[in-house]
Amino acid sequence: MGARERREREKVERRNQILDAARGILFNEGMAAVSMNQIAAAAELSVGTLYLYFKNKEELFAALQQEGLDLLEQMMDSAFERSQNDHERLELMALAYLEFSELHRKYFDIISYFLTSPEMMFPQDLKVEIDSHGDHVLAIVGRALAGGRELDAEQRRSVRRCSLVYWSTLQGMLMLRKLKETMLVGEDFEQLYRFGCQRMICALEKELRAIGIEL
Amino acid sequence: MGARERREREKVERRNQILDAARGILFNEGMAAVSMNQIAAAAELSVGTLYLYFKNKEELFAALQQEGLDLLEQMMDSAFERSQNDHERLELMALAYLEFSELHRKYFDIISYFLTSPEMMFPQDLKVEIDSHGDHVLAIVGRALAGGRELDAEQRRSVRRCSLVYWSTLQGMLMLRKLKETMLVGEDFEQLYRFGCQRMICALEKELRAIGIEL
Amino acid sequence: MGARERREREKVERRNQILDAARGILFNEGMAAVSMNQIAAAAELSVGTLYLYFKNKEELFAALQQEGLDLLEQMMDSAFERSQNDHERLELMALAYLEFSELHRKYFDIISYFLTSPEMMFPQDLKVEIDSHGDHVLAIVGRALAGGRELDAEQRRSVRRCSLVYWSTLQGMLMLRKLKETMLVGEDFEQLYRFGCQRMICALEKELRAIGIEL
Amino acid sequence: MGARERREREKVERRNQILDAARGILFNEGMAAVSMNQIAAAAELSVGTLYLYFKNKEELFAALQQEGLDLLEQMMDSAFERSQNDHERLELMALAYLEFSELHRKYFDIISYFLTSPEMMFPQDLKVEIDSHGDHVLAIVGRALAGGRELDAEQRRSVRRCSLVYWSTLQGMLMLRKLKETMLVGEDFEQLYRFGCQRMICALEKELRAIGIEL
DNA sequence: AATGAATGAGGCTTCATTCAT
DNA sequence: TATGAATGAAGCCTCATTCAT
Repeated sequence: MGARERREREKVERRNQILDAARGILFNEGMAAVSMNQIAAAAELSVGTLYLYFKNKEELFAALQQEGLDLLEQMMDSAFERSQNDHERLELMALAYLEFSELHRKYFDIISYFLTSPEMMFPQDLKVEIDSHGDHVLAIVGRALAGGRELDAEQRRSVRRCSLVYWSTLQGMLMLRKLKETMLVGEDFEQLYRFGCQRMICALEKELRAIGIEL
Repeated sequence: MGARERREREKVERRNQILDAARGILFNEGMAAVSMNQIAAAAELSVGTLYLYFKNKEELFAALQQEGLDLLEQMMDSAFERSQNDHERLELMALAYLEFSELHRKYFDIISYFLTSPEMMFPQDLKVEIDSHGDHVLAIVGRALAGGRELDAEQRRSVRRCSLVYWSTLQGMLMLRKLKETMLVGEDFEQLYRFGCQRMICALEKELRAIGIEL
Repeated sequence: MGARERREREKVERRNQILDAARGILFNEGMAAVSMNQIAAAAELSVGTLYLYFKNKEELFAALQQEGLDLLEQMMDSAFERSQNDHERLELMALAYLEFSELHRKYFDIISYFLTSPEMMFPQDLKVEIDSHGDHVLAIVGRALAGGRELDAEQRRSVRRCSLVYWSTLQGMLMLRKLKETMLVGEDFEQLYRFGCQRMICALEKELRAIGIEL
Repeated sequence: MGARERREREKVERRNQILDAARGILFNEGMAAVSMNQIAAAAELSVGTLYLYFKNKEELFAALQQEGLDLLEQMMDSAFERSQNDHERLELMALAYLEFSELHRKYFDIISYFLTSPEMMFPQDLKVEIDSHGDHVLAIVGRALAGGRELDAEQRRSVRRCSLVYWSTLQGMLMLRKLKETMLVGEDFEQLYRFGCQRMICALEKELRAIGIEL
């Protein structure tokens, strides 16, 4: 019987309806403006219903962050596919992250926010869930670094570390943009970003070469 | 007459009394717990008094951030002095930042928080004030990169950019620690951090060498 | 099903419960004493609930003013019905306003207050709402002046203007009472009021006669 | 010795300095914005000093109201002098009040405010003081009505009452202006005002004629 | 499954006034 | 006479969450 399926489908729809509303407010009015009541109103649902689909506000936000990470993953994946060689791959990825941070600024903000904000510590289970999405992103970086080669355990560890370093460099530099109008006055941000990425890419290339991965 | 001076001194003390209280709560209970009422209670002052010393909550928080930046500046300065050569200097600085982020975790959190949080946007004048403190930190990095040499305008620009890149790399990697229990499982964070710094140092050294600055 | 209806009814009741409380405080303790917290306490509701029924303090006050205007409307209507002829009608109305200002002094105060107070400016939409109630009152005056006749457009305009003038005269004189103990010492206020009304009635009668309305 | 005189003079100056500041804020930012601290700041004096010159906020405001009444008195006086005959005199006075309410809107607001606001009841002594200023204004109206004649006691009483009625009519009508954008839409306020005044003048003329005062 | 009224603590900020200097 | 730091109650309003329906 289709009733069950329909029920299932409606549930997913409802959930999206809520996320749509939350995203809408978040993007239009900023983080501080997002209250459960507002989301409910925007979603044309009752407050109570929100709590049927999300245990609390945190979970709802976490879902948004996951959306963001998924979006980022897509963009990086596409950058991965578009590129001709390993070196370019890494560069295009950096640019993809830059583009993401510009095009989907709010998503980037959410990601950064949860990465920094000391109190918005998700409960353990949520963190795991979120980080699995983060892992996907990292995995792409790793694939770019590995360049399709078969790796032994040692090499995989190295690649993993390089991925982490690379990603955090990007993240750190993108956060600089907040200072565009003060500490960065007189600098071309994009140029600076590209410069930093390239330096790091070179450094990591050397590193990888040392363990037998030639990009 | 000393009356006037005493008054002045007391005013400074009172201000510190408030900041002490705010810091205390912030460090014990986390960012979300810091409310003006709480601070007043902790400082054993009336709420109104707080507003004699800080125009609003934002300014109070900004003062805390400046404290943090100043503390960081000291630690980096000390690292600067302790080190034997340019290369070591940069490494010790990275370690100083790491140490700062461990020893003065909350201060690090504040700095990161304000660097990321999209809503806690300070009004322009405050930002300028804060960033002047950030500039101090950056200047130390710059001095380490310049290695005491006289620089021409072109070189100064390069050094400035390298400082920015170096600092943001450190910042980005330190923020990784948040993921220690998820994405970083199985990694030794400190080792990873050192690794990343060194890679970036090498890269920047090469860069500087290209413009005639030999570390 | 009655559940929905009951809900609706309860909502109206709750709203009245709040207005009752507000009115009570207003009448017992004066305008300055009416705070949202006080109202909530008096209504035995939580503050938050108040905001479910009134967007803010202004709207709540506006509702009170409307109550007042409605009450006044009733009293004037009744005066209208009680009177034998057009001339008496206008006089009884003036007396009705006087009586209103004595019997429901606080309501009169509210009306006057919002009519004068430069800051308690309601937002446009509220003003319109309020004034529609004021229009009712004015319409009664207009009916009294028209004396049941069919009027052409020109006459209607004239009647409207006379109504406005008449009403504002009454209002102006009633406000005099505030000066009872200073500038009005030695005067019989009611007599003075009646005197003023009559003078104005005569004047307006003549005016209306000139445009073919014979009272 | 002049020291005493100088002291006296300075005292008056200081007082004016305070009133200037208060007036300035009142006019620029509206009634609600005037706080003692603000006044002190604007006057470049300390808060404490304000309380040396005015017992409390009420007294300070009362002084402003008196200023307003004095200003009004001047304007009406000038209207009085300018006019050719008794009838015109009364009309010019009404226009003077209208002009006052437009030119010195804030003063008009203060006057109206204190005339209406139920809580801003001045303590008895202040009221007397204020009303003596009001009496001046009323006296001018009275003089206009009397037309320079010698009056017996009975006539004086009548004139006094007519003055009160006339003034309150003006006041009542001027307050209408608040409704300009709602209940008065489509009306020319000034025309309406003139119309009302003239009607009242005619009515009062007849009244005065009855007691032997021919305007 | 869905509703939505109710909660009430807590948020930030202002203010008239006092009083020790 | 003048100062101005200090008070602290009170102001308005928001919010995540619950629970009876």
